[in-house]
Amino acid sequence: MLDLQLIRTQTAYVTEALARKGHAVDFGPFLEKDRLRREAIFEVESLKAEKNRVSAEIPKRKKAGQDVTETLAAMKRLSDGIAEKDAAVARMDTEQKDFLDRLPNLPADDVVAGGKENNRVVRSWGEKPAFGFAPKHHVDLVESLGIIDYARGAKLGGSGFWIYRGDGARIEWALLSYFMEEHLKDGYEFLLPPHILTEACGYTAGQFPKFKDDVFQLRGEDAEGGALRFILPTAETALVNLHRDEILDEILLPLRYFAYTPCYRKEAGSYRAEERGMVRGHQFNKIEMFQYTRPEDSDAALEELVGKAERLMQGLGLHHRVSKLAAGDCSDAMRKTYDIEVWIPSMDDYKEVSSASNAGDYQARRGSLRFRRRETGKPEFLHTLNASGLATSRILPAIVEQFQQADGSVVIPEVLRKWMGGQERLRPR
RNA sequence: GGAGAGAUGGCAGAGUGGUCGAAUGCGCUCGCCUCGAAAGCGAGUGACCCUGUGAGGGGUCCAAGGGUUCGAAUCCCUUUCUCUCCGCCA
Repeated sequence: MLDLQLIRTQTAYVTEALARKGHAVDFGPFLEKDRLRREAIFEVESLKAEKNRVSAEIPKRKKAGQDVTETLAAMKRLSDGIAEKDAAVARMDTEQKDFLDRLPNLPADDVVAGGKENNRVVRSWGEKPAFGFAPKHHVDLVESLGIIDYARGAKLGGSGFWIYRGDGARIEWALLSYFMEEHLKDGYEFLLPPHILTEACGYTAGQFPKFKDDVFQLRGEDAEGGALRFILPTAETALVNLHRDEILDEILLPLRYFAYTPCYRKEAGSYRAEERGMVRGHQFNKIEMFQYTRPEDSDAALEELVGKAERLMQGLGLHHRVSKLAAGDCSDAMRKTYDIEVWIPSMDDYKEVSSASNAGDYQARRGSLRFRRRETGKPEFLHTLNASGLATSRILPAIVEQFQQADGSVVIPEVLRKWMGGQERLRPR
């Protein structure tokens, strides 16, 4: 949700910023409707003021023994008029909200216009491994190692699902344990939220109404009262709603959280042959970091989050790079996003393992997430930030591919070994 | 799943048709007092919207939505959530 006041007073700036994100918006008709709306509010509120005045008179005059029949009739007419105008205002409000709901966030001033093609690599860590042999695809590796069962995964869940088995399940869990431990060291609070969320959660996150069809929805008996519920596509959707409709004390800020959840996504129509394997599934594990900050602290917080995600990758020793996304490639709710991408040799490409974003006050406005500034005593909107730290589904393929040996074995990253019973390698069966 | 009770301001808790955004207590803020603190005393203390340069003025909000009424925290309906009891269960 954008600030209506900003749209009114800095229309040109907002228009330019949205254009960078690829949205051509003409606010002319909107602002005219907004003017009419405010006129209508003024009218109906004047009538209500009149009603309240007379309403307070009635009991006094009754007590004084005066006849109020005439007044009651006049009040009836006044009330009918108010009801009519109220309905008109409500219609205008709804129309305005629908329009505002669909506007994406404004990109930060240092975020360049355009789509994916304008993303810029800001740093790179490590190097592409040089194999002295023909490297294998991770699908072949994990099958020969016996750590992922694709066929039976599809049997159970359909296409896009797999099963981690044995050391595969163990290394997956080791990754999560490693991430968890690092976040705890940094003082982040660990949360395990519900995986089924109400529609309001999707709205606050900025994912609804636009992306309702991209999540697995529960309807009918599973959804209380017939209302929509859905299985979360990322823990961000849960974490951003933690403080919905709250006014936090400024001294609590910043609030730093992390959560583990599987993420469930339809990924309809996104299957591509080159993404065979575990690079894109309907379910994957992820640890998500989240921060609630004061507006003036969110830029630094974003750098902190990216830095944390990078350190996790460095700990694993995986070659990766960090890209700053162009405006059009950021999610609707975000004003600035960095992606961390890991090198997948078989794809000859880098694939996202973490996305760190600053939503500014966009989500905060939608969910009424506020804090009370001590200096002024007034509530203000918080800034929200989220970053994967990390998603595992592309890390396991990266590990087996980047660390594969000529004999088909895979060297386990040092940091994971304590959760792997001290094993140094995964060997083909 | 069945039966019942409930949802009021930061918290506790009054209020069953009009003068109630809402008693009272606690908390918090400021002042007095004090070397300082506590106690005591006094004053203040919600959010949102419209309007206004400002001071201010007006409106809305007592879980949510709808209804009755000139008028609803209060009466009626629906939904959600919480608690108690029974049943079932990982």
